[in-house]
Amino acid sequence: MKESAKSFPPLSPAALHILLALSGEDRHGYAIMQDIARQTDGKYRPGPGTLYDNLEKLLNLGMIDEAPVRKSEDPRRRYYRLTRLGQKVLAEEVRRLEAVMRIARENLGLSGATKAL
Amino acid sequence: MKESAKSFPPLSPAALHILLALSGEDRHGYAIMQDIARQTDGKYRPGPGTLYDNLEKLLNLGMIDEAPVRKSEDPRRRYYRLTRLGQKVLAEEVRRLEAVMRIARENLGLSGATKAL
DNA sequence: TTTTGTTATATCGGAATCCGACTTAGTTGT
DNA sequence: ACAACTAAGTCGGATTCCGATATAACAAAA
Repeated sequence: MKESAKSFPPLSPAALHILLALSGEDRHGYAIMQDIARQTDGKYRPGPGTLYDNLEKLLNLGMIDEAPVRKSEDPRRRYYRLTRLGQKVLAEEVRRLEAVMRIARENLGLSGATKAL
Repeated sequence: MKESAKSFPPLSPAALHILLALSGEDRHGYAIMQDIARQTDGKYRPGPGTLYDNLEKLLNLGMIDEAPVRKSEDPRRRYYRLTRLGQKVLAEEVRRLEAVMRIARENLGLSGATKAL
């Protein structure tokens, strides 16, 4: 396995949002769910099944890591953090999506930020 | 179907790229595959299985439509086009993703090469 | 203290999706 | 006739999605 962060298939919406939630700060599972809902203004609310399937997959791929437990906090919490690989993959995906957004804008004729129906 | 384009779950990468390919002009299946490869610089190459599963799904959801056959062209070709619903959903998804990109940029500290002004 | 509500992790299994190998066949060029 | 490319489509195993459900610690009120 020579996983050099190159040419991963596109991230699924769930994986993208999880990495994104962790790009701000280390978070535990429950907080990730809340953060995704917050980031998408409640439009996307993955359930626990999706969350843990994806956490396991991202752990196996080495994109995230378990972060040390914080004392004086609820001991149930299990924190996750982005690895360097995870940061790289996320950054690449963001760049890729921005190129896609540019094409979409041209084709759809959307402009700046001023379109409200 | 009373789905009014509101609060669809996020589009899968495949569905997003298919809608995007059709947002430029009507295309037949084979051309869609080529266009996705072109748009992503060869980074994403969905196979026929993914393509036709998604075309069927998008047809059922009313996001795309079959376009009339063009005479004087290869008669095997079956063209698809975006419906108004498809345009709306795609435009919404683009806006949603752009909000996500903004957050990602902040969190990752990527230099903003994307200036539309 | 008991109860209620929230936080938090985790599993299960059916449904949906992904995806390449394969099939069939028309078109083009030699 | 042949080969290469174009084009649509099928198939089935693997993967992913995702809500219902389970379990339990914590918080605050009753």
